Amino acid sequence: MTALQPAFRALADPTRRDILRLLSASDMTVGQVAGKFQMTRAAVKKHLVILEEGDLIATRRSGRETINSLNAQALRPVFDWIGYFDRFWDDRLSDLKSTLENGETPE
Amino acid sequence: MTALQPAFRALADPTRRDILRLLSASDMTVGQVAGKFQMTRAAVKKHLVILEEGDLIATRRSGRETINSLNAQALRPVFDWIGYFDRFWDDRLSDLKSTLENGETPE
DNA sequence: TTGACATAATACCATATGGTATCCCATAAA
DNA sequence: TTTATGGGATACCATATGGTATTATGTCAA
Repeated sequence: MTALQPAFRALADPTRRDILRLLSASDMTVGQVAGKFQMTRAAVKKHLVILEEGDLIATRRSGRETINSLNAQALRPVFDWIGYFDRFWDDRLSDLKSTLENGETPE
Repeated sequence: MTALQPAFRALADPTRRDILRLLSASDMTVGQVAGKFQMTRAAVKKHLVILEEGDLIATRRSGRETINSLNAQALRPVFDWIGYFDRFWDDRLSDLKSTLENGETPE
């Protein structure tokens, strides 16, 4: 069972979504991430913990630094959950997606 | 500017996500939705208000009933926001999506 | 070894959140 | 015209959330 809740929870805060965008460009230490925001490093750290709980980022220690990296894979279940509703906002991508999910071949 | 925040906020609660699923099957009155959960009608009503603030549902009055209906269109910006990261979890759908977004033709 | 520094951990605070209970209003039905 | 019923509004409560300040810890460098 993919635990959707921690991921959805993590995505609910705009600062955390911004952090994910940052990390999509490059891995960053806690200090580097904190440098991008006005709030204290402690506050940013809390956000990083919540992102980690949602499995949206991974951390590794390098000496006295902690490097945060994006784990985009964990966004997949969220993407799919929302994708369930794509049948209600029909467009070409949606049609293609359904086709692929049914194992059919696009014309 | 598409206000993502109210939608992301609305999606952060599991009860609200369940409500969206329910409404994807059929429109429902407040009482009908409340009948699907253990909590009080007032609690469900609060969730419906938050979903409305996220523009994820629409309501219309019919006599003394209020009918709630899904507005899946509002999920589109959320889907797209997450879709930005699809380049990091490569699979065939992802590749196709990129191709389409670039206006190219799938092979 | 000692000092500086990147983090982590903790305590604390104000506000948001998810829930209940209660009361009120409008409308359908007797 | 009552009465019951679907729904909205309000007050209240416990806990979660997003933030600060402060203290402690491990590691790099002089």
